[in-house]
Amino acid sequence: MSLFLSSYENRLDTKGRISVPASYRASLNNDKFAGVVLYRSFTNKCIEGLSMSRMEQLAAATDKMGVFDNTLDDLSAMLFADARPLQFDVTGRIVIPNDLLKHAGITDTALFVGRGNSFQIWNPDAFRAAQEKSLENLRASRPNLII
Amino acid sequence: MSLFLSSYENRLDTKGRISVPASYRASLNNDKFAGVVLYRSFTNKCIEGLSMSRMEQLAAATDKMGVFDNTLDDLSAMLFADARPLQFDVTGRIVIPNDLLKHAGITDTALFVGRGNSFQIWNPDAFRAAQEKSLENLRASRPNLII
DNA sequence: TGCGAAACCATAAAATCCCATAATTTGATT
DNA sequence: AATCAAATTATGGGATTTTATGGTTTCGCA
Repeated sequence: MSLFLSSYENRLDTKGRISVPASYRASLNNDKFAGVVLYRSFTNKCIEGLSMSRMEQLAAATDKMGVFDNTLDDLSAMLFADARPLQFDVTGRIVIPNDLLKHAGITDTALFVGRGNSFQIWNPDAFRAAQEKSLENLRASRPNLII
Repeated sequence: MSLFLSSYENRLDTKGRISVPASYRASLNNDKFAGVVLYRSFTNKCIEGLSMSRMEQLAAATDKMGVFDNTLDDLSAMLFADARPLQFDVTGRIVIPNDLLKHAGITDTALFVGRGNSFQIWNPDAFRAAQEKSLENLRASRPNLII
């Protein structure tokens, strides 16, 4: 599986469609399902994105663990219930469900942010603000690390 | 797609028919049996749903284990006795048996909840309450994991 | 012949397909 | 390094198909 790297700012059209960055699509196109899996981030005002094959890995893992580990079961249950599988159209676009857009505060422009094995979708301004804040936190807690 | 993901709220009509979400039907339509297998959840006030092929997989697994594990044997026996195979009509609807509806407290609206390799059917309000509760449990047991 | 179940038909809203075009990247050649 | 051609990518909008839902008719059978 290749990685999700770099950031891309794309626009939503009047129908709510948005192009998934071409370089991401390479990581997302497996033979079974050409598309993404999105869900509300539990921790940030953004959308999390995964490949379907990663989702299947999770299902296989919880299948084995679930019987013994209730916490994991609850957690994965929540994830599956929340996960939105979205197939690409011919040109590589998806329609992000309204509640996800609302949660992330996205209206007409969205920022795809690579995170290695996953990615996030942000309101561009919100992302920059969050970035700034986490930089501050870093400076506060580890003054020698940065600058 | 082979996984049951996301959640869908559908209505029962006057005859008790309800559409199984289209994305679930893809996972349920194998050549042998176009439909679902439902049974009362042992742990929650909801209905559990599986594909017929998953049911067969389960049968194969308990076949091997049953001889050595009485609890598992009892459990699977109960499951098979309780299980209801329900075929789709042309438009992808089923009629959920009354005792199952009663057990889940479903009257006019039902929530299909993806669970990866299976799914559940809930009274929408009951589900939200249960979800809130399991979120509390998660927070209590793993405060760093979520929020 | 009467009743419940199943098959059949209809429709509005939503999702998807299809084609077109603008913008961007790649790469090829000088 | 510069320029232009070719391929890829992002975006736009109309046409078509699915989907969820409702109603009507037919069938099996007691």
